[in-house]
Amino acid sequence: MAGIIEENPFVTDQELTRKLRVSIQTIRLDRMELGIPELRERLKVMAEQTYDQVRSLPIDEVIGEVIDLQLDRSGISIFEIKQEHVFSRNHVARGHHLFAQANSLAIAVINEEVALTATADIRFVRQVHLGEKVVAKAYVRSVSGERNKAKVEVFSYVGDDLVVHGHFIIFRSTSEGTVSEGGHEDENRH
Amino acid sequence: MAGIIEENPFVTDQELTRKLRVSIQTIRLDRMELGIPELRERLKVMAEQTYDQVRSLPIDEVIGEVIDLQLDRSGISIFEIKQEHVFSRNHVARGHHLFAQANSLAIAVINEEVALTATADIRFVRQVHLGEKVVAKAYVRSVSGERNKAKVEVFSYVGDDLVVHGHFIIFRSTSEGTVSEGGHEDENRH
DNA sequence: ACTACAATTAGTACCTGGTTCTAATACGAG
DNA sequence: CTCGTATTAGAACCAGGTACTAATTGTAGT
Repeated sequence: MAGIIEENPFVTDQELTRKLRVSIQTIRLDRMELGIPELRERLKVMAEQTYDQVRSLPIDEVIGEVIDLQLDRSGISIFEIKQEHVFSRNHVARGHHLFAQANSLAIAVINEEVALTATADIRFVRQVHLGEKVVAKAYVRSVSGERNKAKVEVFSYVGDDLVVHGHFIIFRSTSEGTVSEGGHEDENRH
Repeated sequence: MAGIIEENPFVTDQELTRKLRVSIQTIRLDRMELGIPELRERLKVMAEQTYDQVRSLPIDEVIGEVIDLQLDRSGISIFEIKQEHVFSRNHVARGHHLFAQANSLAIAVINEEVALTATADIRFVRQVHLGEKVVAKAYVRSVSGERNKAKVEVFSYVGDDLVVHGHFIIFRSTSEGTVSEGGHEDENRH
């Protein structure tokens, strides 16, 4: 039963009686047993998720969890590879998620209201698999005030293994025009 | 009233009577008038949104829609920048989505059972905004059979404007070991 | 002041999708 | 056959409504 509800959380107890050919009381007893809340409660929880998501969208503007940040110096973030980040056929992480973590961290580490990625140079050293935790370390290598750009180097590890190595050039200006990729108001400045 | 509900969609008619100091019938008449559904309906709609989001995740194993593909030669994909792809504060596309489109296309264009990104070199030429359609064009520049790797160059445009330019090195082998990023069974080979 | 009309409020019946509780029935093991 | 568990039935109750009818209040026009 848990499977059916998981697959279609919108199912009512009534509908379950028809699928499982048991009485509605059995459905409800089992649901109690399994700790599965009633339909409305399920909907409410899902609704709260979307609502939180919408409200907290700025939070995942950084992909991965930033656990250390020294502005204009270095930063560390952790990103766990889950089902939604891998190719289904071989459970290997899709490159753009690893890129996203590194890119987000490179932007977060820059001490500026709006920071934009200008170029990125990424080397995928080895595959990352489902369930692995990727620790990305970013180091600001140079900050050239006149030209408003910073070079950031990022190393991503799984345990001791280097999995990704990247160089980013980040524009620090708030001006629009020649560079791409969004600005960023980060979590570390309040 | 519409404002209160918009701000807190989880409010019941009862709670509204207390906030607006009118009877519950007035609340309900007004809600009818404004075409605002009852609490449970609102929750259900929100729940369906989250559910759709989760369900459609596997679909984007190739980011963007591939509209032309000549294996080992070139490919074109289109990717529309939607709300979920941009920074909320300035509506500029997050870099990793543009990367993802280019990377996906670079892999798709390789005529191999499993293709993996080894390195990527990306330049973000200009910002891409909400609602813009990004057309990525990939060209296979070299295919060195002995070393099992291919160089792919990708140009992404919005209209006539070049927005992203990237060089990818893709491993064509099925062997594991030194390269990262998942294999890929693409839509074009069945 | 009286009337007409809209807005507001009250009240009742009914609905869905449940919970909670008590009680009856079926079913298999010892 | 009896004990214990699983299943089913049934009734009362609840939240958060819809749908409908009717009374009350307010207010503007003449």
